[in-house]
Amino acid sequence: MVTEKKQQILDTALLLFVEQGIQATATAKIAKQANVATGTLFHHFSNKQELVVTLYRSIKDELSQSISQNTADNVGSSDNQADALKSTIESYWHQAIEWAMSHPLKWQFLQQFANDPQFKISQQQDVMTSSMAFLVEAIEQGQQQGILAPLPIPLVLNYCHYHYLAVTTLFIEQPELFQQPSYQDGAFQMFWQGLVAKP
Amino acid sequence: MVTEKKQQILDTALLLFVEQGIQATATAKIAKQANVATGTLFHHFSNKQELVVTLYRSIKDELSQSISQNTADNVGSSDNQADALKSTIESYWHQAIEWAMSHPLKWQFLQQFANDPQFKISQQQDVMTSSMAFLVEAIEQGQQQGILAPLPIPLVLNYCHYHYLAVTTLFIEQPELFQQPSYQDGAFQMFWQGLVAKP
Amino acid sequence: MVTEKKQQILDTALLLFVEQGIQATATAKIAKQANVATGTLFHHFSNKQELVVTLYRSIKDELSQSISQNTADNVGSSDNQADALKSTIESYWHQAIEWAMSHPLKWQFLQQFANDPQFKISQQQDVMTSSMAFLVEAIEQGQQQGILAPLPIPLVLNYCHYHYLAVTTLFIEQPELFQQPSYQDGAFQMFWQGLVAKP
Amino acid sequence: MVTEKKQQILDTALLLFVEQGIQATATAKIAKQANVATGTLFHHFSNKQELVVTLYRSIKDELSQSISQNTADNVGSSDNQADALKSTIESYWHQAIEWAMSHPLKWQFLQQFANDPQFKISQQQDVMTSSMAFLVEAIEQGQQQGILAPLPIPLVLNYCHYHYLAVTTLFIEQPELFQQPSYQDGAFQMFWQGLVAKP
DNA sequence: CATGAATGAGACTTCATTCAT
DNA sequence: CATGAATGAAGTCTCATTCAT
Repeated sequence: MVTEKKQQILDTALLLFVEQGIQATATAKIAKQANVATGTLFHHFSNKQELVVTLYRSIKDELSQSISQNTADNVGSSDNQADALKSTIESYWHQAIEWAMSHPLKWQFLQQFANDPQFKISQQQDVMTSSMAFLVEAIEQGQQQGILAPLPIPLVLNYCHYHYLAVTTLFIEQPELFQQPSYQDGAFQMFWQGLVAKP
Repeated sequence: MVTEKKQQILDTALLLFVEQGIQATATAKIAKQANVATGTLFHHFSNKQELVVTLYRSIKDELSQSISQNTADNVGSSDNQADALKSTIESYWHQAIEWAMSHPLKWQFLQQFANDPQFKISQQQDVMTSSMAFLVEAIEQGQQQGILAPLPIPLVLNYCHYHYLAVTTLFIEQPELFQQPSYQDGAFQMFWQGLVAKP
Repeated sequence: MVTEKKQQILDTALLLFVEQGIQATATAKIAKQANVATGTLFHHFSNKQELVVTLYRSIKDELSQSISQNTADNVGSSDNQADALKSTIESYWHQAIEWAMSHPLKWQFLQQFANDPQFKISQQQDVMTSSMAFLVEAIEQGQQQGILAPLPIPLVLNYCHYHYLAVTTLFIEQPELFQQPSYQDGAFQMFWQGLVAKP
Repeated sequence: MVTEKKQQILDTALLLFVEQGIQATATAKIAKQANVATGTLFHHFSNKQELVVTLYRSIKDELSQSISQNTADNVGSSDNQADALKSTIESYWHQAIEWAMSHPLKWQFLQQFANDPQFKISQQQDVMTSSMAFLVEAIEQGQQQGILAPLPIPLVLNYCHYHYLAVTTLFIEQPELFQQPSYQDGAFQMFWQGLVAKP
């Protein structure tokens, strides 16, 4: 459905936005580097803003799909309730990190978009939180079962979101750390320890 | 040492940058709202960039000083080593949150600056990490004593940084939560649980 | 190939540059007087400097062509070697003076450009010298035949260049002198006497 | 009479004007490099223009004096009228060249001033011509005696002026040529040949 | 669908000059 | 005499967007 040229524009925009920032990237430059005329860009997107938002939406959707799809089956069902929950959440966790590491440009764009004052939406409505309804369920369930600490949900979600940011940022900046088990496992361990109820 | 007008410019810049974003704020607007001629701004700062960086540095320094000064005495010395460390770190923690809550504009500017691609410096060299040498010491000591989990320092610092961001972002967006003990205490509890060694 | 508007800009620029000087002419004024938007000027020339240099090159080329074309046939072939050389050089000479007198604006711009410190290139690489390869040949030949004084070529070229400037400057400032044979002939006579070998 | 600071300003202005051009040199830069406050410059010169013109006048006077003083005695008085005139003019000639070579900065500034459209005065009123009343006398006398070609005085003066420019420009650009007798002597020979009456 | 010349508001920056100290 | 912070008009250049082809 999407024209070839339109896709070229989106791809180039992603690249340049991440390299130079959204505001600092001129539409003319995007068009030029995409081997397309200036007018063509505005033929497909009535605004620069529309281009940005379209790009954002497509990436956000891709991320949501990627996570929900790939974790559907993995949901572990151990004998122990606690272990089952932990493996479920760990599955989500790894899936999310995996996506970030295999799409670093898209991940960075998501970050930039979330922080751009022109598009600034409350962090509460951001991708990471909004597209993780399933996570909310898992957490609420865990709290009721006494496995997770009985803290306010917004606080916990916030914790999840930023912990995710912390880890992906670190790994994308220094990909070599991503390979070391001490980092991967340690990251989840810290995350999980923060969530669980004290004995 | 700093002229009155220069300070007016810095104050106004802080306000406008946070309201509209750094790039989106015209130097002419800053000058006008600071009741100063355009030329005056460039008399004190040769660049818009220099203005931004100067503002950043001054705020960063203020934050560093605020934390290191106010926590010097508070360092608890309980009988129990673990409790002593916990109270030390909690003291830093509260001090940092406190500063953010009483200087929300400055805190937001720090965030914007850190995320602006034009000024993007590796997150590793950012305020939160660079100005917290004392925190590194406390953590290393805690790990040697077996109180904290023996995880790589960069990972732990990253965890601290983002956890701090998580909490302050939440509290600044919704200040009413800052008043509720369940949030304040819960936030530190999650943070601390993530750090400590498993029994 | 050159758009209509682009040519309007070049024409207007030539006029204003000569009237007010290159530096003193604002790009906005050029655009306005050329009935073109500011942006249009920068659409065709990425810089003010590029506009200036483009104008320079086009005029320089025009001059070179004008001289080399129109003198090709005229080359006299008298019985006497000396007379032949003199008539050849006189042909160049008149052609060059003629061009200056019929394109006074362009000629003045060439002068301004050569003297503008911002564009200052060594006089040795200037139009008058660089585009007159044929003149060099004629002079070298004349020296070998003993018709012209055996002086260093760079010195002789310099002499030619400035003598040309002297005459055109005088004639353009006071065009009525250009009509008087005593001036036209006298000018060439002085020039020629300076070149020839003493008996 | 002239304050030390005032002289510093003039000296620095000369240097910067020649390096970067008159228009392109900001008054603030002159003041700074002269170790003087911005205001001080305008304390001594009400205008930038006045500074420029003052500098011009002082240099022009210096040149006039230098030539008229040093040639007073040299005026040769040979038996032969023609030889006497030649040696007189040659004396002026060498004196003028000498001055240019020993004050290249001042000489270049004179050139720049003469060519700056903002100060543009007809070339006829320029230093080289105006300050050489004695030269006019010598030439008129030479023509009456039949030694020099009977050409219009304005044309001859123009010839002198530009020939002088030709030689000094060449020598200042390539000072090594100034040392070679073939250049120095040749230059005067061409000049003189252009002036004399054909036998 | 695609093109790219054209637009003009507005951004950043420079600079001669003033004036209170 | 000397200072340098302050001024604001003016200059160069950018850029999202339009429109005739």
